[in-house]
Amino acid sequence: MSGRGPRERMVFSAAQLIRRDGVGATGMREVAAHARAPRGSLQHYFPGGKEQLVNEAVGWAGRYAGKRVARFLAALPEPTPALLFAEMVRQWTDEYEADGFAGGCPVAAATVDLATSTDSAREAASAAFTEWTTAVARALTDLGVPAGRAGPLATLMISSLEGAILLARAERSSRALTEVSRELGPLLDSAVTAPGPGHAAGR
Amino acid sequence: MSGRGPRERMVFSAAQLIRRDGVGATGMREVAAHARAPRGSLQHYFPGGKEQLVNEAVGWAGRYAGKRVARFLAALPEPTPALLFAEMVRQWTDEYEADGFAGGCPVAAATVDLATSTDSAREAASAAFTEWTTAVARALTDLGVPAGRAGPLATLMISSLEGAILLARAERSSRALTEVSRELGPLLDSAVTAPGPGHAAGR
DNA sequence: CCGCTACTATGACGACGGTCATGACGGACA
DNA sequence: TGTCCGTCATGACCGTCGTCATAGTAGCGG
Repeated sequence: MSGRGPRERMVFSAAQLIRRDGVGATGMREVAAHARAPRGSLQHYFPGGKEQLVNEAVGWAGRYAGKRVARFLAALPEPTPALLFAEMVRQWTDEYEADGFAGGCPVAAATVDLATSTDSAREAASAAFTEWTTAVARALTDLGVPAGRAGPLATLMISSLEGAILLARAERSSRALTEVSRELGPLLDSAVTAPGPGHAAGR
Repeated sequence: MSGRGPRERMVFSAAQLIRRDGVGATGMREVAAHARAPRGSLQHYFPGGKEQLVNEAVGWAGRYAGKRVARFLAALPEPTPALLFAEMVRQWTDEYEADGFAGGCPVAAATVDLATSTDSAREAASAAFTEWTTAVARALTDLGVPAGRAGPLATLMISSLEGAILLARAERSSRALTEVSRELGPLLDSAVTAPGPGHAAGR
């Protein structure tokens, strides 16, 4: 777990702490201690200060989420959009049942704490979300979802997942996550063969 | 705007600042200044300190969101679940197009910054979400959604909305909000007459 | 041994936050 | 008038945080 260099470990630790405590409540000294890295390395590897560290952590999280999607797809014997989403959700329910509801999504945490940094934090979060979304959209098209619907459906999946994570953490229950997965499943699978949008009210 | 007493103004201002900057980045002095209230009133009205103030702000937000649902329903000439959700989304797109993407949901902000306070903050956020969810679920049943689906669908609506708010703020675009509304609409309306779950893969 | 570079170590500074202590104002009421 | 109490006003304390400055160590080519 965690890359070999101290630098990578610090980025990884930053992402972990941010996703648990938020950006503002995560201190640089804390990151160094968590990564078992010397405090002096902070200003050496991250001359841009906390902003740079947070941005790299967010970017790392986006890349991680994107890669994870492809791995989910490969692991499923008979992949469908609903099963992919169920797998994405399961990643969270598993963690919550194993380690408690301590952590959320680091990108979401960075988005909420926009005021702390300049626009660069927002851009990093936006890039992370787009990376994740395009990965999901690509997976959907691979599963037979028409190109026009893959993007919006990917956005819907990630939005629902992020929101359900919030609810789950607040109520300390995976209920929201499982319900969202169950309710969204049929809609996602119904988009595979359907040529146009929805069923009736296209608008 | 804002109640008459200084106390209510402070709770309201706290909610506004929290939803913009997050819990950690919002200072007590800042809240007092924003509410045009004397700093000395903080320790008088909120002897429980910041924790109490934040919890009351979160509770206020939950109550506000719940009432808002009923008002949306009443304002719609021919209400359907999809139209209700579209109205909930529109509240955010309108604000974002008018005032910029400055603010998010205060309850989400409080949920992300769990570490700052004890469990009471989490309970306040949970209560706020529950209040909001039950209001939406009640509206859905009024619109003809079977009792068994109203709760999960309400959770899905709020999850998607919260997540889309995150995406919208990150990319400074209402795209995610409108796409989620459009994609979720048919599913919501299809639940009105359908007795069982989804269309095919019930489980 | 020198100089150079990458990395580590540590202390200090300035700013800000939440909280507390203390006191002042201003009606209400006897 | 004197006293009480809700409200407001400030200044101080103490901790933490991000950042900077400075110095130390380790390895290496010359």
